[in-house]
Amino acid sequence: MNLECSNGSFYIRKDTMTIFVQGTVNGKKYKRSTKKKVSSEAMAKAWIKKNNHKAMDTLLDILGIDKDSDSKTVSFEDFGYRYLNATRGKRNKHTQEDYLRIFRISIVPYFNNFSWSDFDSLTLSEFYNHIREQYSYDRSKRTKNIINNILETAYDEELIKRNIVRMKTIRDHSYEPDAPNTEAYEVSEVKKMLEESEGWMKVFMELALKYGLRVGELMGLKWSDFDLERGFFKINRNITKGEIVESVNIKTNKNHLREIFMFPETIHLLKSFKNFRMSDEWIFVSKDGKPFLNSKTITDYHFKPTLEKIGVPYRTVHAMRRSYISIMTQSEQIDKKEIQKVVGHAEGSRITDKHYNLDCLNDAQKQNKAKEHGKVFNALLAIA
DNA sequence: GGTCACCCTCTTAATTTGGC
DNA sequence: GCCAAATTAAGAGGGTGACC
Repeated sequence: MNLECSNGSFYIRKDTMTIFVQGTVNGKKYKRSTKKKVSSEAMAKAWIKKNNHKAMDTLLDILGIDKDSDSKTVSFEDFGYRYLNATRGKRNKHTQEDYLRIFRISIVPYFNNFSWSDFDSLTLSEFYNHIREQYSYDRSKRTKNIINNILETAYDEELIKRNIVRMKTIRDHSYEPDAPNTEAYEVSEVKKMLEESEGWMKVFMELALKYGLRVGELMGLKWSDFDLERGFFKINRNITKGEIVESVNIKTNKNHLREIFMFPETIHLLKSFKNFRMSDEWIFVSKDGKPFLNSKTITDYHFKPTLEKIGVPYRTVHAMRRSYISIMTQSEQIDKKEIQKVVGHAEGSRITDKHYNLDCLNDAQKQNKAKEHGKVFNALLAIA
């Protein structure tokens, strides 16, 4: 790690008749008092002429930077930002912003006065605990990953002598997960939503509930994605946080690009909706004829009011996707691979069970299911 | 109604770990 | 050495509040 210094020089401040030194260190300009008083300008000029070659050394002394020691040349804060910026290529814009925010808000203040030699495994462990007291499991883990990556890179760059992240205390550390907090709409609620909603909300709910689309996928639907004669549509893009991204350009762990065949009643609904369409291009548009850019708009001004009207408690828009998958996985007749194909999970993914096998049946439905199980069981007994 | 910024949480594929 | 579970790393959804 090189120390970059330039333009070191002395100058006099006439108001206090004190000699100051200025210069640039690692791209940052500094002006510091040498605390040397002079009685006249002429005297100051003579002193400066004699000592000017030492200006940068003087400045480094005042700043407390040892130019012979690599370890003090880059601060933890500067190095952290450099690391996050240098590795930004593998993240999307929003993730990168989030990482920078976590570093700025949670990590930098805690290690504010640290030099590299102050880091050890116990301090780091203590930091993990400190974070967990304020944040969820998820955010704590994210914060931990960020600081670990920075410290490991600092070790690779020989800024710190020991690889703290690989030490026992750190390797053994893990957070206790929060209880999952995910809900789905119950079958009776789903039925109500499909039957009692009106206008474009009916189409929105139909597509969300019967095909498990994500909010961003719904907002990005265009009429050209649908082939109503052949009965299918394609998910060609996603809209998140104000940005429209075509599926082919998405380098993501969410599989957007896929083709979905529709039930006959959905085709019928879409055909009649097309006659009253608000835009020739987009399926769902705000009042100015443009697609919704933020799911929050739909949630607050359209989705929540619709639910209130039909008497269904709000459980987020995404809960419609959960409901779809949960209902479908209740049926043994439907191959899980088929469900995964429709919702865009990877084939064989355990996610389908882990996050979506939620309890969405009422007692009568459960009793019915048990009855079906009983039939199969007894049929097998009869063969034996 | 609508966007946007900020912050936090949930979802998901890929990779690593560890138990047998 | 295999396979399932745990971890990692990232994308996306959601709540709040300011502003237009």
